Amino acid sequence: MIGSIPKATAQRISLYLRQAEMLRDQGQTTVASEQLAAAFGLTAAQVRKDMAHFGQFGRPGVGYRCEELIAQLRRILGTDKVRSVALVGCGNLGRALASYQGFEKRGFRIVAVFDSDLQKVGKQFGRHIVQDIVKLPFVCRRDSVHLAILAVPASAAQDVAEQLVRAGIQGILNFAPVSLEVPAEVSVVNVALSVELEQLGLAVRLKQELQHSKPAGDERSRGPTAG
Amino acid sequence: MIGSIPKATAQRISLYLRQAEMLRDQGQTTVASEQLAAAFGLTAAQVRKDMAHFGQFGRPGVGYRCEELIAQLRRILGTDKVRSVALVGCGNLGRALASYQGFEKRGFRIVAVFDSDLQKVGKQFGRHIVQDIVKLPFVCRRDSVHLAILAVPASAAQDVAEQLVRAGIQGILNFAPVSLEVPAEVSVVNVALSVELEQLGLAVRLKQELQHSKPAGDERSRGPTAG
DNA sequence: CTATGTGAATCGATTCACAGCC
DNA sequence: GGCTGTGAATCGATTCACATAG
Repeated sequence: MIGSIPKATAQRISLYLRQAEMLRDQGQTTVASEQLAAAFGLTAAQVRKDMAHFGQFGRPGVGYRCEELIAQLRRILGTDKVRSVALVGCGNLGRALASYQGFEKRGFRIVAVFDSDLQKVGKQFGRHIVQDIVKLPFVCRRDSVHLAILAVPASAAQDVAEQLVRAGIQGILNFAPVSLEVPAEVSVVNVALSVELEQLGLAVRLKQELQHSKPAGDERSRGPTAG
Repeated sequence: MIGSIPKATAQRISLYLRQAEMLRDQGQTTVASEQLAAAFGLTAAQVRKDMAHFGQFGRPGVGYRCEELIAQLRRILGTDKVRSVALVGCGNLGRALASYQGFEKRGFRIVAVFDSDLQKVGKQFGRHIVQDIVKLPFVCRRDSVHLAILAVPASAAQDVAEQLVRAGIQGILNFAPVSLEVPAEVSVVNVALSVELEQLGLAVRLKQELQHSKPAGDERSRGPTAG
């Protein structure tokens, strides 16, 4: 059912949702495929194909109703209900993530913060008190936590990931620059900050190489210009 | 020349580099396609195709020489020389990014930190002193800064991005959850933290849907299990 | 007349299978 | 024997073009 959504489409759902919410907040009640496409450097046809996978709720001559679209996309992402998340690792990055407002706004709630460093356990951390990581299984079961954010040093990442798995976590958002080895039934999404920066550097180089041949126009573009 | 590298391949270069460096540090002198593939959930054939784009320096019966591979990948990414980066925005996230060691390790050096909030200007910030954002054009030109990390609130992002463009920045790593509108000659890579979390949630849902049908084995996997 | 939904065509990326080299 | 490099085949995603609905 939602499993039939192509991978490429799935990766765009979040973008459509964000844009639809933005337009709704600006007072629009409907949005055309053309308009969604422009925001991310896609084509209108591509957007319509994607939408068709979610069921057909576009009105020819009008577009998609923002509210309907938002509700539908949230249902697919599973963020129509608030989901609990555990944060592991209280370094600089962990601190920033713990206080990041964006997660709450989009249906995720950090319900507990852990660290394996006993020096940090018991300390206040935003609105949380840092807990010993051995409490993880108990808390995850008690509070139905299925997702975890892993913000520990690379050297500790694999070990902590295994503790997360044993605690029953089903998905790990991994900020450590290592590839985690986990059982097949656990999902991992890697956010490698320096990889993103490398991709940016490469995109800049490629663009310059291109513009050596064809002299540039002056158009404005939007969306990831780096692929 | 490097422009002929397919998009999909380009996105894997950083991963190969990371893995090659890790294996080298563990004492390996060569690495086989099979081994690189396993680390990220790819196939060996795919890795070999990718490598072929970088020029043929694999040895049949042996594999790829780690040092050679690392040097080549760094050259393509442009991180064989250290590149200067400006950081704009000194909130929680900016603070974490400023002190993030991973950037330095991979050839990027944050040479200046800016904020538009005059309360913050002049304050110490890691090893940097926060500068007024109006100094940006001067500093970028003086220090040949072509890349910037944008870690300001969503409401300020577009405005600051335009200042970056006017200052001569060619690439923006954007942490604000908005799609920036920039001239075509400027590259943008978006890192949307809540989008990543949404993708993780979706991946978990999809995996469960699958496992309702086919009962699971006990294999271990690596690499992004979320596409 | 405007904008969706969709088959058909195109494009690109992955997988297969094997010849050639160490 | 082991592993690369690569054409051929397959698979998936994007683009095109148009019939259809409001």
